Amino acid sequence: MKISTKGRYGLRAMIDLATYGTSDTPVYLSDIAKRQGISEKYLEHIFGLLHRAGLVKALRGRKGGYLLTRLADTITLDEIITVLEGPCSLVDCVTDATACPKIDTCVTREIWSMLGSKIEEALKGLTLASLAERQIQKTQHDIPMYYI
Amino acid sequence: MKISTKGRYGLRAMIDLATYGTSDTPVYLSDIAKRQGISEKYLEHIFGLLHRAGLVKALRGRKGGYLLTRLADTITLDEIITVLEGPCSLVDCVTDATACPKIDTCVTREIWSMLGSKIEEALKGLTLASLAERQIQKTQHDIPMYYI
DNA sequence: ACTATTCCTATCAGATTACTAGGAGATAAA
DNA sequence: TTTATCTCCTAGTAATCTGATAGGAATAGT
Repeated sequence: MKISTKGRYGLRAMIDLATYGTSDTPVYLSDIAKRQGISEKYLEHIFGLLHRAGLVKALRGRKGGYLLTRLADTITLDEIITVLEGPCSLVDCVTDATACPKIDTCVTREIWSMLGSKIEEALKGLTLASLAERQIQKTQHDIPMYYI
Repeated sequence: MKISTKGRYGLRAMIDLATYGTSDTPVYLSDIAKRQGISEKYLEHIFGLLHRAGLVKALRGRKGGYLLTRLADTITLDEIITVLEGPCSLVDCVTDATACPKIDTCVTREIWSMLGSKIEEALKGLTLASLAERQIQKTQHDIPMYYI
């Protein structure tokens, strides 16, 4: 039950984009990669996912780059993580009723379902803007989590 | 972010053990495997983990089998899942401070840490006994016709 | 002794992960 | 128009993880 690099790198890249990009000036993928210490080629692949999911806009050619399609305070972490890690269902039978024949009598399915909902709910309550803001504050002074 | 078969099978096996075993009569691994529709050989491996973690006792030889080391209402799901899936930390840097140099300024780490704690908290609030109980109630509503 | 059980190690095919390589297409600046 | 940067796309690949399977040793009741 681990988050892969796709999810970890992707989230950091999105925060980077929210921090360094504006609504009209795109950010180079190479700059994000450098700042975040991620392989450029690999990050390219991750941005492919984010792009196809409609979370970022891409401008090709010279002076191109990426920018957010929406304002950072309307993008939740749930959207980002779902794109990069798949739906928050911890087991397939929660989203796919045909995955197991014992669906209506299985008590573990209820547990996984409940747990998945909790994660989803927590992620829906966090916006990209709040993280970017906190990241800026954090690099200045170290503020405890509960001030978010 | 998925639970593997080790976690899924293992939890179901523990519920089975809590349901069919008593404090002195062990349950055959083969019976659990049959009831739960799991490969016997694979389940053997899973019980190895549970055994080494001290969650189940093993009786070798004829009339042997497995039983819980403690009462089912003192065993939380958190213990079981931790043994089978590893600690609930979604990323390594939460438990291992040397995993990343940006630890004290990284805002995503706080998110993963918070999320992991939520999962852990939820799993700690559920006992094996409560699940076994619920499983029994759930199957009673679904008794085949020929038993009436 | 015989049989039924747990226990242990080793093996293995297939899937996934985390990249890397190379080039095609787009666009602004020269 | 050419060139220098950019994104975009497909393919490949080594390492690791998953989900088993195989065979036999240890143990204990009959």
